[in-house]
Formats: sequence, C-alpha cells, structure tokens
Amino acid sequence: MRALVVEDDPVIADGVAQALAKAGIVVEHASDGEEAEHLGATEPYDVAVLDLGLPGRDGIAVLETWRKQGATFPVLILTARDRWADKLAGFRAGADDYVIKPFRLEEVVLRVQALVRRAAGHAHAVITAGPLAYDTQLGTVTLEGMPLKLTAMEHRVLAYLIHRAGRVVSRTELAEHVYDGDTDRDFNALEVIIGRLRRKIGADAIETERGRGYRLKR
Amino acid sequence: MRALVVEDDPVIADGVAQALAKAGIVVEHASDGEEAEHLGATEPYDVAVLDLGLPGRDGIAVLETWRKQGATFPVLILTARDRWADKLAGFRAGADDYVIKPFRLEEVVLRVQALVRRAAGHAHAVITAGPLAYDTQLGTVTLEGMPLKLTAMEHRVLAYLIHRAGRVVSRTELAEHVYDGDTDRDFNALEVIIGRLRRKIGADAIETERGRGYRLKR
DNA sequence: GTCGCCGTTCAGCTTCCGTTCAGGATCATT
DNA sequence: AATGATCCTGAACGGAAGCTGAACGGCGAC
Repeated sequence: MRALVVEDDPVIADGVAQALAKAGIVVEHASDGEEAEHLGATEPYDVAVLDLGLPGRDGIAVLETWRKQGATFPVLILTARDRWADKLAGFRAGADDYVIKPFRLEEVVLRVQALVRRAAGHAHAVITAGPLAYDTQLGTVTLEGMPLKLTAMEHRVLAYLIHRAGRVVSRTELAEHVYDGDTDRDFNALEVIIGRLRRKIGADAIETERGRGYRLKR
Repeated sequence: MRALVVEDDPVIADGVAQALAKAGIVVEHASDGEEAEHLGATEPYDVAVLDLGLPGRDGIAVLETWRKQGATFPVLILTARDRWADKLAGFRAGADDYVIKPFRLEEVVLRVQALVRRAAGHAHAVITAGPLAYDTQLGTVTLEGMPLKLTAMEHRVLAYLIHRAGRVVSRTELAEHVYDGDTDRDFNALEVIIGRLRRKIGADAIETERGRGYRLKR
C-alpha cells in the first residue's frame, strides 16, 4: 500500500506518516499544494491524506485537480475547520472521509485502512487467455482489447472455457456447466455454438481434442 | 439504491428513512438486532445505517455477523457513544464510516451517498457515463449538460445503471435494487421504464444483452 | 371532490438466437 | 484404401425474450 500525506505542519505530517508506516503503509509526503497536485496526478497511490489548511493553494482545489486528472484513489481530509460548508465542498470535490483536528493518530490510521480496504473491493478481476480477456465485473469479453459481441449462450460457453483455459474440457463437462439442470443434452447444439465462437475469436483459438473435448489456447 | 436502516428509536429511524427516501433511496427498516441480522444477510442492500445502541443484541455483533456471512455493502454506524473503544470495535468489525449523535440528517445522507458511490468504484461525487452525468448529492441527472426531467422510478433505475455503467445488469439485480423487498417483481414494468428512459436519453444509451440484462454505455 | 401524474398491467408484435437437421469433412483403425 | 465414428457447418425453424402503445388505477395536490 502506498499513501500520500499532504500536510504543511511538519509535526503533524511526521506523526501521521509514522503511524501509517507502523501499519505497513509506504508513505510519501508533500508539504505544499503544488507538489501535492503533481504527485497525486502522476503517481499511483492507494490513498491520500489531505490537509485543507495548506499555505497558498487550497486543499479543495488540489483535490479537484486530482479528480479532474482522473485520479481515483480515496481521499481522507484533515481539517481544523469544522464548518458545514467545508464538509460539503470536500465531499463534492470527491473526498471520501473527514477527520477534524485535533485527532487521534489511531483514528486516522483506522479510517485510512477502511478506505483502502473498501477501494480494494473493486479491483478488476480480469482473466486472460491468449488474446482474450474476460472481465468478471463488467461481464464482457474482449479480443485484443476489442469488446466482443456475444449471445448469452456463446458468452456462457466462452466464459467457462476461459476459466479452464489450457485444459481439455469434455462436452459433457461443458454441457453440465452451461445448461441448468435437466436439459436434454444433444452435443450438436454445443458444436454449433463452438463453431460460431470460432468465427468470432479465430478458428484456432479453440482446439478440438478428438474424442476428449475442447481446449481453449492459453 | 436500497438501504437498510437499523435503529430502535422510531423518531430517528423515521427521520433517517425519510431523508434517504427523499434522496431517491429505497429504505427498509429493522428495529432490533435479530431482524437486522436476518435482513442484512439475505437481502442485497447497497448500504446500511446501523445504530450501535440496540436493545438486546449489540450493533457490533450484528455487523460482525453480516461480514461473517459475506455481506459486502458499506456500513455507516450511528452512535451516541463517543468512546474510542466503540469506534475501534466498529472499524474492526468492518464498518466504513461513523456518525456521532446528535447528527444532522443531511450529514447522514451525504455520507451514505459517498459510501454508495465509493462502493461502486467512483471517486468523484459526479458520476459520468457517456453524455450522462449524475450528481450524487444533488440527485440530478444531466444529458450533455442539460438537466433531465425524470420520474421517481426512472431516476432510481438510471441512478443504479449509472453506478454500474459498463456492466451488464440483470433484470433481477435491477429489480432487487430499485424495489423494496415486499413488492412483486414483474420485469415488464422494468421494461416499460427502460423504454421511457431510452426515449429521454437516447435509444442506444442502454443496450440490451439478450438473456443477460441491460448495460448502460460508458 | 376532482384533476393530473405516474407506476403498472395487458396484449400484440418484432426480433433474435438456441436448437435441429442433413449433409459433408476429417480422423482413427484395420 | 475402406469403413465407421466423430466432428463441423450452412440453413431453417420455432419459441422465447424483449419492446411498445394504450389503458387502468392508485395516490397526492389543489
């Protein structure tokens, strides 16, 4: 884990940094808005701790810049100001949590960990097989980055093959996983699906192991 | 979006429920720990608001049970107790945020929305999908900058789709998140809503994945 | 009360795709 | 090479999935 701490007061900055480090987080530090903007927009952090009371550039403006540049890491805001308007502005700018000074270091660590934990919950789970990539979250399959247009049945078959890429999958096994329950299994239906898939993803992507089943090239 | 509010004080429960409802969130309510445990473990909520001061079963225990059962929705904890130990225990048990009583209803709504948004993987308070932009705090949707006039139901459906933009959303999933647990679900009602949405935001914005669901273009 | 809005229901229709069929191609075995 | 088994494929069918216009009915506003 990698965190950016934006804080001009060296005492607070040091305290937060050490507390986070003790929790196993790699900490980098920016002491003014410009440096913060640059680092946050270019480096891949997992979380940022941002003080609003910066000299010069406003913390909210820094956050807005980050978000405009496409940074998605969660941001915990530190502030001495307890005013409603600040909270609102912070949330609107894309902050994820708030801690009011003075605070306990443990609280900051806990909240940072909570943010990281939740943000990690949607790391994209992508399974690849050769030029194919199956995004389990989006429910889409791409071929060399290009999204494939698949029917429901084709999708089910290909998804299963990708999960078992490199292994021989018998027709029986395929049918069991692709059809629910007690459908009459005529393998010819599957053969047709395989054929249509081959036309979409390349004829040699799915190999036939005669008498044993199919194998998707890895 | 669908939220579970766990709160034994009917006044607070009602206030929170109404505030969330006004923000377009479907709210269900549990007034004791047992009911809360059961609902949270079986129904697919997008967020839960949990009071720690429950009669009988402890709120922390409820949360622990949820997490043990694999519930992943974010949890906002309400508590009158401002003691450090409670916060710690709450975060340990898998809470995502904290609000101390007495609180402003707006703050709860704001934090709930931030949690939902973050849980869906969005950093900024304004979520965009193609020409659409959804302001999670104002609750407004714009199409190429022009504000859209949507009915309550259209709003709920579109908001959910925007949170899941690019993903295939099954009719079942959609129904589960825009209706409360008691309503009979006839997909045809959803089809009509989708049709009306398409007329407002463009026919090709929402793609039909036959046999799998809908997908809002990103 | 009465009016208007909106969520739902219904019926009819269109589109799509999973399956079937028949014939052909390919392979293993002798 | 012959034969039988296995697998492929183009075409077509039929039913399911989804769309839509219209109308109903409930509910809140005035």
